[in-house]
Amino acid sequence: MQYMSDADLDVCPVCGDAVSGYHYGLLTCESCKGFFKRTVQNNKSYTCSETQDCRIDKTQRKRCPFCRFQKCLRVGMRLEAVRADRMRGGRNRFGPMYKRHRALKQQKNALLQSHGLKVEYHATDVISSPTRTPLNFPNITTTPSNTITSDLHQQTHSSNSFFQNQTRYESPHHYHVSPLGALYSPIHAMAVIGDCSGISGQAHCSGSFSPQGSALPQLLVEFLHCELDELQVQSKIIGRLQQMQGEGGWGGYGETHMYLMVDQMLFYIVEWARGSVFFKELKVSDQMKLLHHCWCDLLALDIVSRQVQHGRQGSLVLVTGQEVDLPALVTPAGPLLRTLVQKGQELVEAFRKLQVDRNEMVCFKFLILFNTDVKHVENQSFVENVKEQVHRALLEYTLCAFPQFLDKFDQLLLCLLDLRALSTLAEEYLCSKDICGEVPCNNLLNELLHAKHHSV
DNA sequence: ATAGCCTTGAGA
DNA sequence: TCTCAAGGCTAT
Repeated sequence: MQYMSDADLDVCPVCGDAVSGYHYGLLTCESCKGFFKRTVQNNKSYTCSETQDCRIDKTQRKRCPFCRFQKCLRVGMRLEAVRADRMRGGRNRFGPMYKRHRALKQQKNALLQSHGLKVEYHATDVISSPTRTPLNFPNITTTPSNTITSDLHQQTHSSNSFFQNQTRYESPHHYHVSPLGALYSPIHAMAVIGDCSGISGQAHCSGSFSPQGSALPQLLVEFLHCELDELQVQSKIIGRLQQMQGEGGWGGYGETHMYLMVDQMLFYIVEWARGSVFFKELKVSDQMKLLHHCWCDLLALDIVSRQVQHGRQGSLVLVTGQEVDLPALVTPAGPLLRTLVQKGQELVEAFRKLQVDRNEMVCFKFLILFNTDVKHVENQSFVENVKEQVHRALLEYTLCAFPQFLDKFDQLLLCLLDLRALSTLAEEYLCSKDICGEVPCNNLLNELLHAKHHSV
């Protein structure tokens, strides 16, 4: 295989063995190529003696041809590339596709290197490959007691703490088998990406071919699975706010209402983090340190992304769906709030101009959460590792989904810096307010505001 | 049946 | 002429 230069580092998406070149639509190993050819040429039919979800790896690939063939199809091997006339040599119609995929890979690797990221086999191997375990999963011990408690939320959500009662995977091998099976799932990717208007020229939009690089990175699929249901969160927050207004007599839509709402938003931000892939593997103490550091960034991103998605010029869309007139909000406000609103509007515009999509927003959340600048985190290497994986997945996604927009990744990272600046401003604003005087002291907003200033 | 190596031949 | 992804061959 002297001619393999860019593929020799890859692993077969079916079994994890070394790739020998492009075969039937994508980079696979020699044995899966042969297996696929035999199966199609001889019109074989197999049956599975288990539950049709056998794990296929290098050592077990012979065990269940049924599941192996299913996996071949799932990762995108093309039946039509097996020639009915058995003609040898020459080229088929996939040739140009292979070439494009090669160029894309090269481009990706160059960009990865320029960003100081290691060039890996696949951006998504880390989750699915049975042959490698680049992620250092911490050994989870019994959950220590938390310090974040809130009577308000205890009552509301019948949990005595945000960080207790987490169910965790004890096995460090949990992620070796992806819940979705394949390294890439073009079908799933299509469903998530939706229409193809923003992905001009992409192979998987033509409906004819899906080389592995053009589907949604598996990591992103995992992230999307962690998302909370937006409408459900909205209705829960509306319900809780109505309940509190009834109880405490905080009527109207003044500042108090805003703080209560922010408090509720924070509750769901913490809930999202707690249930999220990677984060839930961390020790509670590390989870707290990370959240204490980034809650306001996440809050700012949540607000900004809502404006990008639903907002109109001159108004602020709240998590409850209500619209607030911005001039009415700003006119009586102090200079800090005015700046905050102005910077926020600028960021919303920047996001719109960049056409930041939902997938990229989700990556942002994980980049914010897994901040390597947070001090005294016990499992720092884990945080670094996750951050690098998110970077890689985001880069891969932007290159595949927006090939005409080569520096989108860089632009996105710059946006993230602006978001952090906005968040700092927002936190400053919140600190300047006597929130305790406005709302009951026992709230998450207060807790997080104080936690940051008492720690370090 | 599997999988590593060999041969073929259209297109760059 | 060279490349490299098809199909073919064969020991295990």
